[in-house]
Amino acid sequence: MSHTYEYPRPALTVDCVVFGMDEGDLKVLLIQRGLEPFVGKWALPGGFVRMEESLDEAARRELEEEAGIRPSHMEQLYTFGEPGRDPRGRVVTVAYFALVKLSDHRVHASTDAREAAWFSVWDTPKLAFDHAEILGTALQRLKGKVRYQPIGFELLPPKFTLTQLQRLYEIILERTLDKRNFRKKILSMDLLEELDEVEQDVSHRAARLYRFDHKKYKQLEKAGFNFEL
Amino acid sequence: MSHTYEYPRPALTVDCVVFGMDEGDLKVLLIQRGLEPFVGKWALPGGFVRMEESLDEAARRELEEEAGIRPSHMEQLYTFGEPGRDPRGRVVTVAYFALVKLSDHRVHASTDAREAAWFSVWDTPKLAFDHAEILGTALQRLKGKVRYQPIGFELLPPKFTLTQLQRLYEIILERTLDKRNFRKKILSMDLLEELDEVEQDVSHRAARLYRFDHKKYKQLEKAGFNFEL
DNA sequence: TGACTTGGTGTTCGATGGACACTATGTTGG
DNA sequence: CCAACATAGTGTCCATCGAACACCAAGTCA
Repeated sequence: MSHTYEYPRPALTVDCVVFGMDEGDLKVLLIQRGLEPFVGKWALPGGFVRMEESLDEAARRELEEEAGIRPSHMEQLYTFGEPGRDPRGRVVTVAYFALVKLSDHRVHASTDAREAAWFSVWDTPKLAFDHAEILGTALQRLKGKVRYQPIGFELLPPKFTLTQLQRLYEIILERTLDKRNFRKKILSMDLLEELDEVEQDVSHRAARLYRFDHKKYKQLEKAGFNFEL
Repeated sequence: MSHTYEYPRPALTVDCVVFGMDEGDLKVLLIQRGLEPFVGKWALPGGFVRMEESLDEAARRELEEEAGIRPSHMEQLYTFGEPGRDPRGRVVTVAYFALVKLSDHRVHASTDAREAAWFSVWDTPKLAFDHAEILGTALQRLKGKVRYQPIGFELLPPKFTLTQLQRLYEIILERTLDKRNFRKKILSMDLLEELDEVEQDVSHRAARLYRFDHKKYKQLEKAGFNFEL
């Protein structure tokens, strides 16, 4: 069955930039393409938007289908619609930005027929379409947003050490932070729950574990509090 | 002539939220619809994206066509694609956010057949489609961005007084600012050129005029300077 | 010329951000 | 068991910034 319109229409897709943090490395999820164009090339996961689903739903569905992933944070990033960006014709893509806890997703490397894999964001293969530009935009967004919203926690396991948290910020912001100042600041916000547990299986003094208190954050946010680091 | 595709496609439009500042009131440009659906209702200017133009181009074209306006600042805002947002069927719209100097655009009220007019953003008529939501998103964006990027100047005439500038910020941020602190801060950035001119036609002491120095801002920006108010 | 209207100007104080170094605790290997 | 190692954890000082705050100056108008 085919569909006919009075005027030509661009095709509409979603593409997702999914970030994960892997022990000192910021990773992005890529899919090896199984179809033309760019067969065999790596690309962002994504696909066509269906008529009955919202854009957000489309993005979630594609991630689930192509990589078995359900991100803990997802937001719309930007819409890319340059006429020449897809060799098949006019394709406009709504890009999404997502964060996952890699601890939840290490297993599923390739659920679908296509290969899915995590790459260091600083060292990706050449990407299909304009996906390198989309990735760049997503990195900018991550860098800009991580300081004003507590989204960094979505990249860590539920229980984490302050050093892990600091490393995360250092990696994303691409600069070193002072340990004492960092701890002072983050603890003074009163958003971290100090647990009665410490790291396991480390060959040195174990660090205390903390948990991010989502509830408390929502409360403080309503009261006009602004996260800032 | 008609166009046929194997799979159904949403229609793609752009819609523009254009802000202007009118002596103590923040205005938004609206168009009275001449066609179904929502004939006679007010809506954001916008229309269908053509196959050979980029999204940005489409937004600029529609503004030019429907209101004879060429904004001094324009950026993509957000893409709205809920399946039910347009009664004609699936229509996805890429919303844009634009600022104009009303001093340049007071004349053209209705270039096209349709009526175009400026409304106070705090007191608009009921809008067609989900345009009220889009306007709300644009207002949030304006509020958030005006503090970190010198876009407020795009709403003022090229020469302005410090009081005008302060009023602008007060209106957008919806709070009063301290005169001395405001002036200290903005002047210390060294982005305003103090002119040898004063206001005309006021029935009290005339205020000095200033001009925003775009060149200097670009330089400072490259050097790592961050505008913040 | 006096009343009115808006323009224009500095200081103080508390809070915040950045620089900076040492002791504590647990592990490992000889 | 103890010495070496690795990372955890902690406080002070100073410069800067933001917030609060009030009066004189200049021009207009009746």
